[in-house]
This record gives sequence, structure tokens and C-alpha cells, in this order.
Amino acid sequence: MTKRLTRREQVREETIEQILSIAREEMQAEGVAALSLGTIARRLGMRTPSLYTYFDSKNDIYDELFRRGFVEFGQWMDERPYQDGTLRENMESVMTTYMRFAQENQDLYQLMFQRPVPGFVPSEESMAVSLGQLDAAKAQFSQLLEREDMTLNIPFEEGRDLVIALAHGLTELHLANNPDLPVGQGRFGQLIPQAVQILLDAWQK
Amino acid sequence: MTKRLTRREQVREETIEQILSIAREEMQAEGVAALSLGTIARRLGMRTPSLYTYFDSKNDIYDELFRRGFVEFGQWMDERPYQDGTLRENMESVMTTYMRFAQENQDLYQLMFQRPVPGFVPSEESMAVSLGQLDAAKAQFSQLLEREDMTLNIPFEEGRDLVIALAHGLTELHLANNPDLPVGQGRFGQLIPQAVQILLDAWQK
DNA sequence: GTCTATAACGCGATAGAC
DNA sequence: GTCTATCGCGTTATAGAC
Repeated sequence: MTKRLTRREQVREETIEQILSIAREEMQAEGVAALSLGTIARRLGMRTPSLYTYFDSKNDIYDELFRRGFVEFGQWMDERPYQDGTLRENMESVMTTYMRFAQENQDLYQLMFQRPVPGFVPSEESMAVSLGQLDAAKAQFSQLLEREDMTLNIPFEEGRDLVIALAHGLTELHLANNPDLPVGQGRFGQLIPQAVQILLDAWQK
Repeated sequence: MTKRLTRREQVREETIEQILSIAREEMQAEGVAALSLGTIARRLGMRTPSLYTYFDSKNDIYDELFRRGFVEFGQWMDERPYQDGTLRENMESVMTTYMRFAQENQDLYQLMFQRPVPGFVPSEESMAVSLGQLDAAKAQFSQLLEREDMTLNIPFEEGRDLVIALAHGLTELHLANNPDLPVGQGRFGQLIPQAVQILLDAWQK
């Protein structure tokens, strides 16, 4: 039930999408912190101050991308494969999806999880979205372990946080060492099955 | 046997140390990418262009800190405790030292392992230092496993890289969630013993 | 009202003349 | 070491066009 838009409003929405799209391209190419309003404006055939009709500040552009990043991340997690499979399949799927999201959205990933922009602080609304998505991911993981009736020899929360740390660490190192290789290849990108193995070994012993 | 310095050279060296010291303070306080030459100059009672007497560019300041960061990191690793202890003690010591280095040198750590500065590319010399230190750390780890006569059920390199990923992931998450808590406390900062445990479980099964 | 432009401010890194 | 100057940045004020 999207609101009906006038011609003007529609053009405006398209321009906003173009701004965000160009911003993402520049962040991918030059790094998140290297984004400049001058570049966006020039590529749109505008002057820099005209951008302020669409966004109140550069931080607001970052903020919208930050927010959308977490929405997108939630969709990836909701739609990840092997959700009806074994625990092993599910854990591999979680870690692979996390790494692939980072790989294919390096700009958003940096913005969301690395905070490389000095002045940027997410708005309250965006922070709420981000915390909501992370909670949803946590809940998904809890259900998974409950369904399998796992008995861990460490508290559940600690096991979950080790999975997060391993996924995050492998992802960071994959992006640092082989940013162009797909998940599954490269020194760290190929280690997900082994990572899952050691987690399962530890839990099921 | 440091070269003998004239009075002038000595004063100059002291000024260079002051510049780097102030730079680190500002990076700690405001973020690595927020460092500004104007702030350094003002705190030294100088004008900004005068800094160019000591460093050819802002990047050269980053580069020197990057280089020193890896030298310092190597010293921490060389002097870490429990080097004559058990495998478990050694692994905990490696991960704890890595995390403590990051915690107590967050400015250098960001510069070394996160690259948050758009234009900054380490010089060849600094890159050589950094690669040398990382090789030394790897070699230390190899010797450790050889000494214990471990038989891993995965290739040695993969086991080593899982340790790196786990240490790096826990460190990143500790700094993101509880940057002010010491290593050993906080959601991720307290998980090193458990991380070592699952690695040992997997290897010795 | 909505979009665009120009002008200007303050700050950043940096180059050159003294 | 300084001062001066250039260039690019994000941002604001303001005025004109649709």
C-alpha cells in the first residue's frame, strides 16, 4: 500500500534513489570515508548545494544507507538456504550468508560494522532498525539450537557469540586478503566448513 | 649505537616525537581518520605549514605510526607470558596479547588492521616491516605446534588461520561492544578461554 | 511550494617564497 | 620556522525559475 505519488514526488523519489546509488558506487570504488558530495552532484549534473534539497547533510546520506543496509541484511538472513536442513547445514548457511553479504555489499558492510567515518553517528531510528535486525538474527539462532535439542558444555550465549566472532573474523580477513575472490575461495574464504566443524566438535563431545 | 646527534638534531628529534605523540592522542580521542594537522600544530604552538619541516605530508605521519605499530606489536608478541607453558597456556597468551595490544593501542590497531583512512597507503618500507612481523608471529606459532607434536585433523595452515580469525573476530567485537573494559571482561573479551577450548577439542579428538 | 543556481564562510592539506 | 595562496571539502544564505 505505497502512497500514491504525484508526478513531482515520483521524480523526487527517483532522484533520491540516484543519489544513494551513486553514493554506493563511489564508496565501493574509493572507500566509505572518501565519499564526497561534489562527486555525487557532478555525476548528477548538479551543483553541490542542490543536493541539500534531498538530504539535510552528508551524514543523512550515510544514515539512510546504514538503515537500508540492516534491512537488506535481515532479508538475506531470512532468505538464506538450508533453513530446514541439519544443524551443520544451517551453521554453514549462516556463516556463508554473512560473508557473502559483506563481500557483495562491502560499502554497506563497512558502514554498518566498521564505522570508518569519523563524524558519523547513526540516527536513533536507524539504530533501532539495526538492533532489531541483530536481535532477529540472534533469535533465529536460538530457535535453531533448541530445535536440535543441543546440549552445549558452555552457556548458550557464549556458544552463539563464538559463532559470531568466527564468522566476523573470517569475513574481515577474507575481505582484507582476497576481497575479489568469492566466498568459498581464498585463504580465509574457504574455511567456513572447518570453522563449523570445530564448533560442532566442541559442542557434541 | 645510535648516531651521535648535534644539539639541533636532538631538538628536531624531540619535536618529531612530540608530533607523533600528539597525533596518537588525537587519534585515540577523535578517531584515526579525524586527525588534523591544524590540531597538532596548535597544540605545539606552531602554524600548520611548519609541520612540513618534520614530515612531508600527513600520510607520512600515518606511515611512521603504522611502521612503529608493527614494531611494537612484534615486541608484545616476543615478550608475551607463558612461552614455556602448555599449548593451552600459549594459545591463551597469544590471543590475550593480541587483544590487549588492540585494546591499549586502539589508534595503532585501527591504522594497522582496519585501514580507516581513505588516501593512506603504507610505504614499501613500512609494508616490509609489517609483513616481517606477521611472518615472525606465524613462525612462532608453527614452532609451538611442532614442539607439542600435535596431530591436527585439518592442515596446519588452516588450523593456524582459524586461530587468527577467532582472535581477530573476538578483538573486533570486544572493541566495538566494550572498548573500555579490560581484556577478560565483557561479552566478547571474556571468551578467550572458551575459544581456546574449542580449538583444542577439535584438534585433540 | 519545489528545485536550482551563485556566493560566501570556515576548515582541511599542501606548495612556494621569505 | 613564518606568511601567503591554492584548492577542495561540507554547509548556509539567498535569490531566481518552474
